[in-house]
Amino acid sequence: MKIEPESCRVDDALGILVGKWKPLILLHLLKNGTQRFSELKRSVPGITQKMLTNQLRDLEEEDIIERKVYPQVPPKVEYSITEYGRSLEPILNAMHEWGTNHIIHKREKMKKENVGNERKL
Amino acid sequence: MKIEPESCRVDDALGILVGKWKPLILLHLLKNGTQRFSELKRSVPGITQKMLTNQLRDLEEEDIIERKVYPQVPPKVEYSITEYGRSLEPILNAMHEWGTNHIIHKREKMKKENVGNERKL
DNA sequence: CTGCATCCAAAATGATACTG
DNA sequence: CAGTATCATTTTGGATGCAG
Repeated sequence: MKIEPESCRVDDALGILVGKWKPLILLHLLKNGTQRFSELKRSVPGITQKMLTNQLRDLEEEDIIERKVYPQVPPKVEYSITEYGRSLEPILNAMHEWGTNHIIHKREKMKKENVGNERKL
Repeated sequence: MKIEPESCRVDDALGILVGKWKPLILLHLLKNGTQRFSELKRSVPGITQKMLTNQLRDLEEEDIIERKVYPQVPPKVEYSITEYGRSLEPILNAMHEWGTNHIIHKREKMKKENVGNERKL
């Protein structure tokens, strides 16, 4: 399927992944399976409760993750990747791979630029 | 290569693509090859000069596109995808495909939910 | 334990005028 | 033609307190 600018759906996919914590949240759920809210919070250092809730809601809205509430006290809520959500895994892997290589690419590029600058001195 | 949360590079790739206009700009350059600033501006309806400049600078910074200035009056500046930048194409295609399917998925989901709601009446 | 509400700061985007 | 500069607006993220 060729992309035409008039009917580009890249942004639709991008929108799902964009958010400071979404990739990490998805990764933890993919790697560790079902997790409670508090487990996720511990798994993603630095995230606030508000942001975790927000990002989980976003992902739930798009049917990427599932939220299961146990009606008990104290509350218990479990999150997991949906079957459909797993279809994102290849893209996440591709981006991780590309990103890993990109870091190398940038380092190489900077090296060359530095050599160039030295020659100018 | 398996992604570990501690060494996730998805955000590095994501950062390149994120920006309201970047996917469209990349698509136009991939599809039409080298383009002048004004051609790009026409190709991306609604974008302002400022945003076009910003996003082009971002992409150039990451070595995804190349900027060639012709020192003449009036000025002429051409943009094109770098060889390295083309390595993003598979990811863009995958996201476009996923996004296209996601739109269908959401429509199906809404249909089901509506049926469910009708039953509740 | 889970999560909502409020208030605030920072970043991204947009409108507009100006320049070589 | 291809920008830059400035200011306004919108969006996103963060801190904190409260509640079932």
